[in-house]
Amino acid sequence: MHKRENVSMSVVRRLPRYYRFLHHLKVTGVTRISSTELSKKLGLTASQIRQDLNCFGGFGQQGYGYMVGQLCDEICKILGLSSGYKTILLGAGNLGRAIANHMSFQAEGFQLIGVFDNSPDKIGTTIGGLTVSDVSGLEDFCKERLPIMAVLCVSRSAAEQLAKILYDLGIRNFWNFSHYDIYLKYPDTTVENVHLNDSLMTLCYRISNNSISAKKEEKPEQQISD
Amino acid sequence: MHKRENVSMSVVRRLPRYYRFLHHLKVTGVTRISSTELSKKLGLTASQIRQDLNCFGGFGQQGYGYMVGQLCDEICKILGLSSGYKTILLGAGNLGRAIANHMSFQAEGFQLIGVFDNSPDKIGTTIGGLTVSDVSGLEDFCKERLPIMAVLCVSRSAAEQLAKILYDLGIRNFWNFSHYDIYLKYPDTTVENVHLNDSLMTLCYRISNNSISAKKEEKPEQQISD
DNA sequence: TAGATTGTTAATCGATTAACAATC
DNA sequence: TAGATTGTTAATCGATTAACAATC
Repeated sequence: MHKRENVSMSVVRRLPRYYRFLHHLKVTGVTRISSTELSKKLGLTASQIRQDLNCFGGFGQQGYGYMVGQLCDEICKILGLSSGYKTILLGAGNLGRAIANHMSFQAEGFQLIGVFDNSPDKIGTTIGGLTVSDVSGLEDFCKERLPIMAVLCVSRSAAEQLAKILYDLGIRNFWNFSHYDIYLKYPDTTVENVHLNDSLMTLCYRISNNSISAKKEEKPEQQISD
Repeated sequence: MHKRENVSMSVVRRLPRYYRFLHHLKVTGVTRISSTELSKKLGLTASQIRQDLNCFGGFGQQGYGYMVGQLCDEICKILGLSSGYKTILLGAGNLGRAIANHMSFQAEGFQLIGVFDNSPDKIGTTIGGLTVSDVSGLEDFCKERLPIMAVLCVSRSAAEQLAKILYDLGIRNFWNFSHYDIYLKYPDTTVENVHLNDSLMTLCYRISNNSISAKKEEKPEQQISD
């Protein structure tokens, strides 16, 4: 694992797909794969795959290809999937519940250690194996447990308030499902936004303007389950 | 509204943000805005905004800027947000519930007309104002009501089975939250994938490799609530 | 009119693809 | 060895940014 500098987000966003696909192959018992085979299954070019992987190191062998297990492990390391970053989730609505379950059964580098809400309906219920706490206990909790990441499954206005509190408590990483733009206010944070509305509106555009051009622009976003 | 050919996905994916932001301005009572002002608020260049908008028409006035209300309406039309495409949702788990509520209060071009699940726990419950039906009634329902879009909030294997059924029933548009790759099998479909796992793994990478380069690559993805 | 800001063309930048020497 | 496939450099393509004439 050499280089690792100036890796563009275009490359980084393809890594999870590589990982997932390789993991699937590994489980299936495939031990070896060439960039060409991989490219066909992923709908990318072999060239791109080799370029991408070589941002991180030379994991293949000329004339042979890549060892599936080894490459999968390398990407796992690159992504930092065994980091177990301590994480809290704010907002125990349907989305929060879905995310909490999702995160608990997908060991993807994070460890959910607390869930908070301000609604009496939700406080005390269990989600993702954790009891929902009153948001009034957030500060003490953070000072004691020192989470480094927060998932925001709350409204825009709640997100705005919470971002300030969490930032002041030292949290710099956010998985943000709200419309509030954390990054604008706090440029030294790492924010991954999930904008469901945008995705849906984009789909609406694509359906409404169902021209060949619109369709062919979109790369097939292939996925393999893990 | 002229041109509308060869509009790249890069442009299309920015439209929802423009729309949301302009809508917010409109509500706030702002009537006029220049590309420069807009660019500052969105973290884009003025040039890019003008380029993007001019894919669809010349909506501005030299020396003046853009009329917020008019531009907002135009983008609304471009996106097709009043289409009310008849939509069904498959999978009434937490994610399905969250999505159903989301879609019902966001009039974003779709009209949810049915929700299906195969679990006796869920059948008969209400989500997003609709009663969850047994998936055994899916075929009859589709033949009668003719939905054109399906939201898949189910597991990979269920998605694989359902995609076939839905495709055979004539559905060609999917909002896909599963890992199953519909587009690979059915290339004449329009699929918008939401890959929560990928998003989370990308965040894990960014935290693990928290270099300046990794951070600056990512454009601030600013959002404004609507 | 003068100032401002668009629409659009040209220049730059970055990402993808092609090609091929290195080498297993 | 011969065949295959990588790692990497060069060429191409597309998207973003800069510049400026048009014009409100």
